[in-house]
Amino acid sequence: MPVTISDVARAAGVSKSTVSRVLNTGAEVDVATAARVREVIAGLGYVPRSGAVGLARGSSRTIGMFTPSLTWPWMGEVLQGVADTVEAAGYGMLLHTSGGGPRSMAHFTAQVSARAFDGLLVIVPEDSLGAVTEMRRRGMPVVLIDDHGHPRPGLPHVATTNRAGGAAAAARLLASGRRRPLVITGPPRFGCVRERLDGFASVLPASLVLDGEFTEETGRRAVERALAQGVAFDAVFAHNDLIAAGALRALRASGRAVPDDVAVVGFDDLPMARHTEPALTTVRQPMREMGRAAARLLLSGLGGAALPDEPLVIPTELVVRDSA
Amino acid sequence: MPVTISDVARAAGVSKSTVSRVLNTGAEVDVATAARVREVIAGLGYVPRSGAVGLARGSSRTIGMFTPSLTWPWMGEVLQGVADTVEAAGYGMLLHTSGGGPRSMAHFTAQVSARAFDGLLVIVPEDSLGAVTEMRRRGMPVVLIDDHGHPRPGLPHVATTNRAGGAAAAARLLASGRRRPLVITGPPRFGCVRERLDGFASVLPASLVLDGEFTEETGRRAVERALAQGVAFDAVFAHNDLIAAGALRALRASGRAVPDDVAVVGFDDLPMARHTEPALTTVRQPMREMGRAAARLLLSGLGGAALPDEPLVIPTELVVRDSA
DNA sequence: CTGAAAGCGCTTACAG
DNA sequence: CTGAAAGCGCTTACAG
Repeated sequence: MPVTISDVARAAGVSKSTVSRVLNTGAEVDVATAARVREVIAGLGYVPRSGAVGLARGSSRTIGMFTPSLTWPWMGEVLQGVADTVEAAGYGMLLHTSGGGPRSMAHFTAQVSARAFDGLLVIVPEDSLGAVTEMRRRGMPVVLIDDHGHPRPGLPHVATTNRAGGAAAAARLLASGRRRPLVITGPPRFGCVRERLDGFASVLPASLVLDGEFTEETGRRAVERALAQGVAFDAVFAHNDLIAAGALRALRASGRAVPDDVAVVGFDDLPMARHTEPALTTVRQPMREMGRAAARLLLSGLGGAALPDEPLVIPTELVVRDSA
Repeated sequence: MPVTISDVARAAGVSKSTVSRVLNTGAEVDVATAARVREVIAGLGYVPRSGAVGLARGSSRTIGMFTPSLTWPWMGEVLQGVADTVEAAGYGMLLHTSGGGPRSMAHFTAQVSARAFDGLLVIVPEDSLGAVTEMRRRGMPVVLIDDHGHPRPGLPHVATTNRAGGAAAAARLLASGRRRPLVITGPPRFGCVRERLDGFASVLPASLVLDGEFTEETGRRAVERALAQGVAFDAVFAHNDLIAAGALRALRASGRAVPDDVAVVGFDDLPMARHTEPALTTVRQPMREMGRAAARLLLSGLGGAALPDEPLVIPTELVVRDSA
């Protein structure tokens, strides 16, 4: 039922080779013949079966995207950046999650072996780095999107400036006269936590550092604890916006005015950062740009370019709103 | 370099047919032979090339997912529901956006014609319904995920209970003694807006209905206007959580206490609903469940089942927090 | 139970 | 400039 290259060839009175040529190379075909073939193609609405093309050419014009979760607040931004870039290049994007546990991981590895895609984009998962390294070793082009600031020797990746971001937050607080910041971080095992901490401390020494998860609850609890302990602080640097939102809530509950009594700076610039009370000043992570850059890098690799050993770094940016 | 079915056949001393049989049907193969073949497969780490299998079988074991945007707040939930279901069935998921304008739309239609996937899941886009209908007419199995409450004759789709959701919001307000609700809606052209309005009015007549976009600004402006006009209201029913967030902000700015002076109910149950001040009571849209149901429906269709004409409806649920 | 052969729908040297 | 043929890596009747 669906029209094939043979139908086109027959209708145009040429061979399949010729149809294929006008479809692909374009050159080395008589102008008049090519025009006729193109007419037939348009008339019949012929589109080559991507599976057949892939088999014949040995590539699928598809990239894989592998992510631990699709529901993280900034994931949509990354995906949009990747999708835009990949689609503009005429590639498809096969999406996978590791969220389903070992079973989904197995399904994914099988797809890799099945060469369902030409290259792979990975949001660094905490646990599957080994599997990813192995895929790369077997010849699958891989680019990581690193949100955790871990060194990835031998794996091309795009990262952001966690250190500079921390420093920018500190500079902002310093400029408004703050001297005793409370810093609330995510899990210390993450490289990004250490980098943000370092950058911050290089500008403004922290009065107190509390760590926890990247959650609102961590922010609320940390502020409550600091308050209960009688720690004096005039600012909060939260390692992400959820923590910042929790901190804001605890501060308001305790009657502190933001930013007058305590200034607050977050990290990420999630959409919700506009809607906190007051609107959150935060260090923007360029997630969409990182997605775009990673996709571009991978596509250039598929095009034959050597993938760089150095991480591609997209800078953070301080977004000033009302909380600091 | 990558191992093929011929390599396996040679190593096991059987024909490709036999290898294929143990891989697929499993039956009609001598137990000992099958065991030997399986050993070789494991030893060589053989995985059939999905492109070749697809070509030979005429199907790709992949579904397409088409969405207007990846950055909508609830999109991650839908995608996660789809991904979980599809992966569990051993299918891949090819993701496309129409966000890139006519160009990305063209790229997508081409993929459809290229039979890059066996079936299609679509988040109803405002403008591309025609294209989708056409794809269906040409034999592509399609299931819509309808967030806008439009009737879709002839297109299988999953929807939610906008009407019942509106009624539940009204019932909640009524139960706490509210009698003069301000209703702030999204664009009236959307079916969901009318349904939510209907459901609400069937329980509690609105004092005033203002429409706008599904944005925080609409919520803020609407409340400010109502206040400026001196309209008396003791409750707000916002047609989504962003509008509700804007309403909360404007109420606070005007010194109204929530819920004491004015109770507020939203719609969606975005993650941010937990973080508003006070935490938002809202009507939950079951986006992940809708994604799951749509995927299941499509997969059963690919399995040969007839796709239902009736929409598959997943109910909303009132989530009670502090704002009402 | 098993193999040889044809076929899926393309691309790409190889001849001419 | 163009066509016949082989090949991409599988599956699946068809014989036996």
